[in-house]
Formats: sequence, structure tokens, C-alpha cells
Amino acid sequence: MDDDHLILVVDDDDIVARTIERSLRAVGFRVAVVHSGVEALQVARRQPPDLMVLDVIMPGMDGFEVCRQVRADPILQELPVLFLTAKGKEEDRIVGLRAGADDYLSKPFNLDELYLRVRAILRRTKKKLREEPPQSLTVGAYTLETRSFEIKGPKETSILTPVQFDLLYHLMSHPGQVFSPERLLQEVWDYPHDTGSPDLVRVHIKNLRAKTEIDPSNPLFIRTIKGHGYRVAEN
Amino acid sequence: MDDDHLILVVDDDDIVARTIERSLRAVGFRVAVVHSGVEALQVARRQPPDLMVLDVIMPGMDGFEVCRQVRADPILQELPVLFLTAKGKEEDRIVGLRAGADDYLSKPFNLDELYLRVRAILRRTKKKLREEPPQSLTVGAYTLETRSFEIKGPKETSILTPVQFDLLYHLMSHPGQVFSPERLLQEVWDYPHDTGSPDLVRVHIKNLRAKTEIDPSNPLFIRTIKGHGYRVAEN
DNA sequence: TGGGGATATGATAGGCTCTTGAAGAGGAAC
DNA sequence: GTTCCTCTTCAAGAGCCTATCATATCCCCA
Repeated sequence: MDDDHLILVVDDDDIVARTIERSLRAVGFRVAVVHSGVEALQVARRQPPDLMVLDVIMPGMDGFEVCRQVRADPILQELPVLFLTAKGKEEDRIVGLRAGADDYLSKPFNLDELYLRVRAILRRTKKKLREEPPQSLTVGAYTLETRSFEIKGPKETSILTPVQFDLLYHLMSHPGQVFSPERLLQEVWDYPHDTGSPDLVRVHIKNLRAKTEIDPSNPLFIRTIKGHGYRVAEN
Repeated sequence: MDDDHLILVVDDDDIVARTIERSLRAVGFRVAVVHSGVEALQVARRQPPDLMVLDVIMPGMDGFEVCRQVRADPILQELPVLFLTAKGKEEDRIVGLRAGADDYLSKPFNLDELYLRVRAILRRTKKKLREEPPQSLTVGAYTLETRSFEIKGPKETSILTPVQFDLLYHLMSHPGQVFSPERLLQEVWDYPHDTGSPDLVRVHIKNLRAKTEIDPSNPLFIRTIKGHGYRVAEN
């Protein structure tokens, strides 16, 4: 029941995740489960949930960072976030609030309590969410349609592959910011620090340019900042 | 929880009625109980519920007759009705459907099952209310008749099976949007996240194409967006 | 002007996704 | 019980996406 709410549960511990999943489903929510921060962002961008239940402690991108990314995302920024923190870590509350959390729960927690919090958050945000968030990302002359995975621009619109979509979304949600190939490997591919080949990123940048740039050999949209990386920007 | 739905339970047997009442209350509904058909209509007209759970066998006005009256009532017309029928009485189903039932349940029944049906009905009708009850859905050159389960298009019209209808309805009510097989399993089949086989969706897509596309091996209506899923669109 | 690091492009193998045909499971009608 | 129909599962093959590697080009600076 519950008005068909979709809840995204993010926890690297599958046992915990499944427990939460079952308990939320039992009271009528639709639930999706992922096991890493990067995955959470990718899934949320494809199908924005009504609430994200987010474990703080995770390998790779931790919960705080995920939350910051959500708040920085033009499409997801209003998404309510419920943190799962370790018992007694009072400082987590402060950091969490600063990262933009809506509520917390200390592990181990009671499932009934979880339900109460979830319900409270959803009720609080229900009215607000009536205004549908945008479904596209625009930077300069380019618009990325998140429902159809199309990129529209001066060149004819074309459909992006999954990796291309994730990469371009990442760049376009931080316009003006420069990303090194190494950083993109971490944040888009979820590779551990210092693994994976920067060439991979370069190849995908090239393919994206082939689909977006009028003259791919002289890119105006996805620019190269020599020695630093890539960026997309207004001009 | 449950968005404050009011359910009217109609059963001449007080024990049964109370059992249903308690079980529905337990999961968060508001429940009203009456013990006759006449009473049901009176109460419903005074305060229209969101769903009527209606016993077929009652002294005086039976369930079918109540349902017919509901359908003939300008205010209650759209009120969903869930029938409680005696076990094995297959003919009740026919009569019930003709009288305008939305679903039915054979006695004795499981309370969990009752909950699932109630939930399904409410979800269904909620969408309907939002979307201005369309009798047909048109996308591009294709029209889906929701009354007769027919799909009309460049190819000859054909009748869809229940699953095919649900699937195509879902796609056509979100034209342009891309749905992954996994997502369709959730939203059309109501499978929990990460269960069920994507192959199931693919086979049904294939069958739908066989019925709609002029050249099924080169689909123009239900398109494949590789790596993402399927979508229907204008062009 | 030439060298060398950084970036771009081209090519390829492997793996994954999608399509398709077929066959089993379950239910309703007869 | 039989038959038909729908839904689901399974397996094989084709085609595309991804990742990796090799090669070419650019640009800064000696």
C-alpha cells in the first residue's frame, strides 16, 4: 500500500540489506537494494526513489559522500535520506546533518522503529514532492534526457549506452568542474583507488564526443583540460 | 500509513465481518462494518469509502444486487468492489464480473491474501483516478482499447492476453520512457526486487511485437534501447 | 627543431544483452 | 480425463558493448 512508494536501500552487508528489504516490503513498500554508493547513485538516477536508506559505513564511497552527491544532483537533490549509523557515534549525527540527512537510525535498530521513521519522512516530504523534479539535465546547448537516455544538442540527438550515460551524467551534474580520468574511474566505474586504466575513460570520452560534438576532433562541449582531465561547461 | 483509506466491509455474518475488520485495521486501514446490502448503500452514499468488500451471500439484497446499485449510482459509480464468494462457485465469478466487480476472493480465504487483493485494487484505482479514466490509450499509430483488450494499429487489430495487456498498458502510459526488464518485473508483475527472470519480459515483448509490428524482426513501435530496456514512442 | 609526455584514435577479443524457437507447468473449458 | 490456451522457463545463436592494447597525434619545453 503506502501509495506505492519506492525505497532504495543501500548497504554493503547483504544480510542487513535483505532484512530491511523484507521488513519494508511486508508493510507495503516497493524496495530496491544495492550494495555500494556508486551503484546507489546510478540506480537512483535511472529511477528516482521516494526515499534512500543509506548505510554510513561502506567500502569505497561512504554514505556521507553519497548523500552529498545526491544533494548536488539537480534531479535528486530533494530526495529524502535516512542514515544508518553505528551505535553511539554521536559525531556521525553532526556530519550526517551537514551532508544533508533527513533522519538517522543507530545500528542495531528495531525494525518497527525503522518503519516509523520511514513513514514520518515520507509524510513530511509528500506534499513537497508533488512538484515533479526535472527529468533532464541541461548544460549549455546540450540536454541529457534521463528517461530515454538521449543526448540532445547541436548535433542530431542520439542514444547513449549505459556506460556513456553514467559518465556523461556525472560530468553534466557538475558543470565546470574538472575530472581526472583516475577520479572518474573511482566515481563512475567504482574501481578502487589506483586500479583500472585511464585509457578506458579516454576511449569513452572519445565515443561521447563522436555522438555529441559537431567536430569531434575539436571538442567544444566536453573539453580537455590538459594535465588535469575533462569537463563540460556552458560555453 | 495506507494513505488513510476507508474500507467498507459488508457481511451478514458478524464473526467474519469482525475478523476482516481487525485484520484490515492491523495494517492501517480505516474500516467500517455493516451487515446488509441496504445498509451498505446508505453508509456508502453518506461517506463514500475507497473500497467495498462485499459478501455475495446475504439475506435480502445479495452482493450482486448491491454491486449493480453501486454501478448505477452517479457518485459511487467508480467505487471498487471486492467480492467474497463461496468456494468453487465458478459461476459466481461470471455473475460478479458482469455486475461490475473489480476482484473476488473465495471463502474461506487467507487474510494475507485479502490484504494483497485490497492493496492491488487500491493501487489500480488510484492510478485510474490520477490519469482521468481513459477508455483507450493512443501512442503514435497505435491505440490500445482498455475495454476490449484490443490493440489497433498499422497491422490488423488483435486481442491481447491479460499479461500482454498489462505490459503494453504500462509502456504506452509512459510513452518515450525506457523500462528495463527488471523494472517491468517489479511494476507490471509486482515481483520483489531482483527476483524473476528478465527472459519472461523479453518473451512477452516478442509476443507483443508479433501482434503489433508489421515486421517483428525490425520493430518500430516497441523499440529496444540496448543496455537499457524497451520503450514505445510516437515515431 | 626535436624529444617526450600526454592525449586521441584505431583495432580486437571477450562477454554480455537481446532475439528466437521450443517445451514444460498450470488452469479453465469441455 | 482431455484439450486448449496462457504463462513461464530454458537454450542456442547473433550482434553489440566494453575493456584492453597498439598506434598516431598533439603540445609543451628543452
